[in-house]
This record gives sequence, C-alpha cells and structure tokens, in this order.
Amino acid sequence: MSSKIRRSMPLFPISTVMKLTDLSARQIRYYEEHQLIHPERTAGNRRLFSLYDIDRLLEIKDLLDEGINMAGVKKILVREDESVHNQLKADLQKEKKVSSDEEVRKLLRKEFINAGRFYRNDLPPGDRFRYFH
DNA sequence: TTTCTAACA
DNA sequence: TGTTAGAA
Repeated sequence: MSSKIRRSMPLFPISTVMKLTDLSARQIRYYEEHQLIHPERTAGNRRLFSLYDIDRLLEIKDLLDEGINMAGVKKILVREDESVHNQLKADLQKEKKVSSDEEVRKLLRKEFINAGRFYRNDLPPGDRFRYFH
C-alpha cells in the first residue's frame, strides 16, 4: 500500500512532465481541464504531478495515438477508475472491513490522502473523495 | 526564469 | 493544438 502512496506523491513540475511524456504544456493542461488528471498545486498555484499522473498522461497519449477521441479516452479511463475502485472494494469486503461504497471512500480518505486516482483537488473539500462519475 | 490563465491576425 | 500577452 505504501507504493501507491509514493506513486501519488506530488513531485514534478510541468517542465519535467513535458520531457517525460513528450506532451506539450498546452496538451497537459488541456487534459486536466477535461478531468483526465488531477495534479496537485503548490501554494503558488504551480502544478505538481505524481507518478500516477505521469502514467495517466502516457495512457492518454497512447489512446489518442490509436485514434480515440477525448470522449472515448475519458470513458476508458473512467472505466479503469471504477475497476480500481471495485477491486479495492472487493478486497476490503473479503477482509470484512467494509461493505458500502461510502465505507470504501471513508477508508480511502484515511489511507490515501491525496492518492492520485481517488483524490480530486478540483472539488469542494467535502466532495474530494467522490469517484469519477 | 518558469509557470499560470485567457484568448486568438 | 499552437502561440502569445501579462501576471505571479
């Protein structure tokens, strides 16, 4: 579980992400506008990307290269997010720790503060742990 | 210097 | 998607 936390740690400025993904700053910001990634922000409003964000950008790039449009990419990534959520829920239920989606979110809030795919800093504080769709 | 937002001869 | 202006 600690690996997930490390992968979600906000570390890189956009210049580094541009080099790692070979995407333009415009493209990276555009994908954020479309809710495909949710990079953290510094006190000075600069974006800080995690390894999860980098992975997602690479996935987005691959899907786009395959000819899939934004709407399609969004659907695919949302499905993946839901899959991750359901897998986590299944694991937790197996351990008899929780059962409802609400309980899954509650536990996530406790264990993955700022965890990449589950935390949305673009929503009001009380709604930040809702899942995508 | 780098990054941000907003906007478009 | 690129590019640029003006601000931070």
